[in-house]
Amino acid sequence: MAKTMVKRRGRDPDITRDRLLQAAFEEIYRRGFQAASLDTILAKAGVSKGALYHHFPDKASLGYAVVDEVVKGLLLERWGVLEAPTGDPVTALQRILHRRATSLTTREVELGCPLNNLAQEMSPLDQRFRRGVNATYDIWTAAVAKDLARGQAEGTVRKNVDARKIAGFVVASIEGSFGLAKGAQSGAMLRSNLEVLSSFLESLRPTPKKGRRT
Amino acid sequence: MAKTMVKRRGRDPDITRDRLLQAAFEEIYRRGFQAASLDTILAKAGVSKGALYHHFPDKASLGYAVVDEVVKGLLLERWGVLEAPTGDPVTALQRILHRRATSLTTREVELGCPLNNLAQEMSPLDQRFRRGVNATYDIWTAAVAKDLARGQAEGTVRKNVDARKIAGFVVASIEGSFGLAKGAQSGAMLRSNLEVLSSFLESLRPTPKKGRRT
DNA sequence: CTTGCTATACCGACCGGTTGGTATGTATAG
DNA sequence: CTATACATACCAACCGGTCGGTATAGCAAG
Repeated sequence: MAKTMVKRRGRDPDITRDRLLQAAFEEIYRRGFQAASLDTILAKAGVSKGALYHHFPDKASLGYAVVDEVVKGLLLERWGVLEAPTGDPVTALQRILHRRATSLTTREVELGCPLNNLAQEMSPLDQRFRRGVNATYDIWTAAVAKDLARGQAEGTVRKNVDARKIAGFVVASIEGSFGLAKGAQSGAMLRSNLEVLSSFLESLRPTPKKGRRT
Repeated sequence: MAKTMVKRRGRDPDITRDRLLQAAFEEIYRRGFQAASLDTILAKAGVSKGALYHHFPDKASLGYAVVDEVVKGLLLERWGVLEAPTGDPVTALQRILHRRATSLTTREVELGCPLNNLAQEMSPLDQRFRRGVNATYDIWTAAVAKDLARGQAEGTVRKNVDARKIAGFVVASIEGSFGLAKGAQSGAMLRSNLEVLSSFLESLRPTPKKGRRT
């Protein structure tokens, strides 16, 4: 109520902050965090330096905010972490993979996964970046693991595998696939890898024993 | 013959070049290419700026040389690409994975794969970097694919899979695993993922049919 | 409704430091 | 004597960050 007033003229701190975050995300996604220029971000956002340093104490903090408030949501949404789990997890995961594989943009293939980019660049250099990035990976992995464990309880996933280990591997394979495809600038390679991952998931289904009933 | 003379005093362009490449590799490995400082590299190498710009036309060319002459060899050696293929490929690959998993250093876990780092950072920004990095990935992938194909011909690998696609996925999974482990700063996570990959490879062995002979 | 005060939001010139790169000079090998 | 292999001083451009100042919103008093 208080913030959603009709005012659009002049100043609005929330909008300014949003513009900064969005512009920073774009620039960081393209050049990496360290190489991202504040002046470029400012120009893209149409915001002054004073405004930036009013909202954020320094460049690093702007980066943390981008991770927490932009990248995190983007990733969780794109990989269906926010959706309610339905049906058997193998099929569900395969559908997500297929959905991603068929909705790839050129930009996405060439620039890769924003979270992975930041993870690779900043993890060894800045603890807060590392923690922020990793927290998101944990949420993703945990969601997959939980889904697989549910499948094990419901009998749609083999029980002789470690759900958390599989989940970690799935996430690693996805990120690795994006990374390689980015280097090769090849959407076809990315799709191929996601297909192989999909067939790997298939192997997680329980093998129908001789005279058993489901 | 000509180069391995007894002289070590004063100048020796080959040694100077080597010191530059080595120092540049270290700095780039730690901070990334863009953030790598020439002055730091110079100090670490104990070489003057004039010497650097005598051997390389600019910073980018130094980077290309690091990829071609340092990183490439390191990677191919570490992943057994230079070794002659022996026995069945699945076992051979598993042995390499195990060897890598048990010889991980803290530094390697925290800084990740040098080639992958450069691939992620530079691919969208510099075509020559991209090509150089990718050429190495191609060699690696092709070697794995060839090995798997040989296994298919010899009957140690299932024939209903695409050797090249599998090879690409293997490489992507490995690099992804290193990337995630780097973010998590966890050697255990890396080992876990390599184990899962190993079990995936196991599934590539031919399933013994009823009354068949080998 | 007007006035006056204050906290917030924002502006843009400027700063010291670092960057990759260059120009000039010199020592050495052949 | 010449070409190679350095060394050093220097430069403009750019970096993140600061700082003094200003415009505006919100509120309280009259």
